[in-house]
Amino acid sequence: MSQAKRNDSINSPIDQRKIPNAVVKRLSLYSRALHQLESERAEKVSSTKLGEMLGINSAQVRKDLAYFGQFGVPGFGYPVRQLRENLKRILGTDREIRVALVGAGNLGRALLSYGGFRREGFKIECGFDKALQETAESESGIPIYPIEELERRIEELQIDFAILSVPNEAAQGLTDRLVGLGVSGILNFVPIRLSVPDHVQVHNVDLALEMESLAYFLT
Amino acid sequence: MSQAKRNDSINSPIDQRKIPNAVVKRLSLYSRALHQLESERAEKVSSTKLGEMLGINSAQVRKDLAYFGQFGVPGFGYPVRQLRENLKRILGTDREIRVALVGAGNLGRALLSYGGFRREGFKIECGFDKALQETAESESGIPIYPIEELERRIEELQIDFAILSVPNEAAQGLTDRLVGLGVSGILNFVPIRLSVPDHVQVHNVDLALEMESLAYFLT
DNA sequence: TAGATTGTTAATCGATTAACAATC
DNA sequence: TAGATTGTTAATCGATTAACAATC
Repeated sequence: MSQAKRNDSINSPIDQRKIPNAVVKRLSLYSRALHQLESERAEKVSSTKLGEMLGINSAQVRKDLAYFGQFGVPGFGYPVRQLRENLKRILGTDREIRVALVGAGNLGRALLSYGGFRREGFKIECGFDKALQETAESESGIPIYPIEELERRIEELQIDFAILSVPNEAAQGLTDRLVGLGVSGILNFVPIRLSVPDHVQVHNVDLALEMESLAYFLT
Repeated sequence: MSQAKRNDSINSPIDQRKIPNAVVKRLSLYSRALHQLESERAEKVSSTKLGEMLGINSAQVRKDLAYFGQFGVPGFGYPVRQLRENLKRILGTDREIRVALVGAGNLGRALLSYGGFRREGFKIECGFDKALQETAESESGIPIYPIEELERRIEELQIDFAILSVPNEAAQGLTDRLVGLGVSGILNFVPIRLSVPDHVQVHNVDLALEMESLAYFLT
């Protein structure tokens, strides 16, 4: 499942602590805040400032970062640019990550054109859809292939991750195919639990669930 | 919240236990699993079975449900239909909830047509977009109004919730307007922290963050 | 009654926060 | 040196799980 064995260059050799998933998510938040600070020409930032920007306790900021090394300078804070570089490397987003989208329905096609992924270094190479007889194209010019070409294209394009937005019934079967092709991460928009081998990560985005649990607090 | 009180205790505000957000999210999961069981004509389900369907410990299932009352029968399990009805009522989704979407860009327009919300009893009444001079329409026939009509339409349609998918810079300002109009829940797709009064709930859906934290586990 | 399963308490596990010596 | 802020330990808080008497 979630393992912490990462680049030895970052952790000290002995340090094989398991990093909680919550920490990893915050890493990504820090990276984004740092990006903003960079654009504001800030050279340093304290854990207090960074925490305030994100609504996170400063002790937690320090602790999270300390999992991965000593990035800060006592009495000074953290060097903005350097810290962000480190975080990107730790997260593995210091290089382009190739993504395929499976299921180009309404939501799928929107995700193909969604700018937020690209901004963080993800490149959506192509989409797949069952309904297609021949190759189509998204609004933003990304090719959408018939699902029959899944195997061929995924290998050809060396896809790392998949975004899954297909009907419930099709989700597990397609997941199995994707996993078989070496896809190691799945951003899953289908509201069912996917079975995957331990080395594959699935993050679920359950829009209806978010909405419904919001309703609980309606006055 | 008002649903949190137990029947054996004196009705005082102090008595109301605070329900953890994690519990509320699971309630929604239970509701969906129950829906599936109903369609399979199951009349009862045990905490063990329900837990297995969702990857949740059975003790947790029982504890979550017990927050809200005694729904189960020892030696038997939980009556499917009845439990689901109770959960929908507790969640507040036993009636139609009216939603407006603010920001009909790529993602926004897809959410307008996304079936998952409707399935849980949410009705997206309309969308708003800044770029429009006059009323347009989504693929699925939902009207999209120029942002100038926000005040008028939200009040007219008695909107409960908003889905926010606008550029970062516009998010806080529009949030303030929505809150001023009595919107009490926001499903926020904008990757910034929104300030809202205590009585307003915000759930953040951060797609880029989900993707980036996925990358951490790439082998 | 025998078997099953709840509701609940107690034990465990994990995550957050406070505090502070070490450091620049 | 004086002031600021880190990294880290200890304390707290909260959430999950195990266990079991009560109940059908």
